[in-house]
Amino acid sequence: MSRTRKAQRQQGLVELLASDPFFTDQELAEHFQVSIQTIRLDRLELGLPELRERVKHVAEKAYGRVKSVASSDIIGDLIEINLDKSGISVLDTDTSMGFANSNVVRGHHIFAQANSLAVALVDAPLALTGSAEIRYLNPVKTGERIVAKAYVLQVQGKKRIIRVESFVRERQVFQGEFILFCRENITQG
Amino acid sequence: MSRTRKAQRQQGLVELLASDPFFTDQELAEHFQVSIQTIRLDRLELGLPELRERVKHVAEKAYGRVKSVASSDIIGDLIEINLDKSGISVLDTDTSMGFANSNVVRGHHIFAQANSLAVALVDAPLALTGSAEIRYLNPVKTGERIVAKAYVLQVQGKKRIIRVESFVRERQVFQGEFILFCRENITQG
DNA sequence: TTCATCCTAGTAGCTGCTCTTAATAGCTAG
DNA sequence: CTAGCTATTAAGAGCAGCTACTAGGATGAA
Repeated sequence: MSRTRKAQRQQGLVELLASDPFFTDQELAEHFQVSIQTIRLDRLELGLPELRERVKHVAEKAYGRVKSVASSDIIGDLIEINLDKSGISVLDTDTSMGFANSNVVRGHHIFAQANSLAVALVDAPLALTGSAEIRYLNPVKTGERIVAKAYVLQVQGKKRIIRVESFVRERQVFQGEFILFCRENITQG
Repeated sequence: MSRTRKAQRQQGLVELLASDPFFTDQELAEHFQVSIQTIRLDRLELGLPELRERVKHVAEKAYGRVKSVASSDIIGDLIEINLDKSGISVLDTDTSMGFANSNVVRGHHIFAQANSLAVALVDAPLALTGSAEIRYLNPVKTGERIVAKAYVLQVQGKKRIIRVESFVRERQVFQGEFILFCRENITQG
């Protein structure tokens, strides 16, 4: 009974905030007939940000502040690079990279960091991604710092196979294997 | 002289906040090289609301317009959606999405469009990408319009398998298979 | 000199949180 | 029956970004 109640309330909470982000914890507590603490626990479990963050996110979107995906060549900061061997980049996430109604970072930002690190690793004027197999292992919350490590596994002429693993502290959040091609035999970057 | 300074500052303040409402008093004080108190007096005299109120107003305005679909979470424009079935989105690329030294669109933009379309397809308040297998089939040049088509292949409880194919005119440029999870069993979005 | 204006400073209090620790009730498996 | 678990509530410290108020120093004009 009680686990049903909790699950129902949490689902209701997600839907309610998705439909209207302007509720305070106080109002939510009254709506669901529980204490403020319970609402805060729920938000914590569900990764739902506080009122001010939700409002800010809506406003930032309206203002076009949200980065769809940054336009610089490298997403994140390159802190180490060994051309055709290995490299590390760091990406500090922020609320603009999360979903509107939760503080979980959207996957394509994590992908973008990994992909651009892989591309940067290749010792060629132009490298393009041919294909990739990726896996998201753990959610990343906005504000967390993602460290991506990349290793070149194989070099075959114009083709490179690169493995990227991304971490938040000790927790692995992403892994991917990218197949890149250099120069003219373009597929995509 | 000093009345000029004050008048100038206040005019600058109004203009600055009109162009970007996201400054704190602290930041404004630094910008105008005065104390926080002066900024607060200025805001008081000019009837300018505090940061949180400004942000809230922007959010409330924006909220009236968008609402129905959380479509601004989508990279590209959603032009058709059939929840849990299929959807189409369009992304107009521009030079900011290309590599610095070539007019080829960077892969993560294409991925972002496909990924966010897949997420939007799922009929749940929160869906996250678990893994994906993707392939870049042809390069996209900056300025080209990418049309992404997505189909839900499988629904298994909280799991969805979604196929996305992206085209520039008749030319297919991308394909991907995404495995998404709804709500709690979070991996990544 | 005196006075008003401008600016700075400090304090108290507010809202809506976060983070931490702890206590309580109810259920469940050994 | 008891130990351990989950769900809930509570209490306290602290924070950001304010409002509102009081007070004092600096500057320029009369």
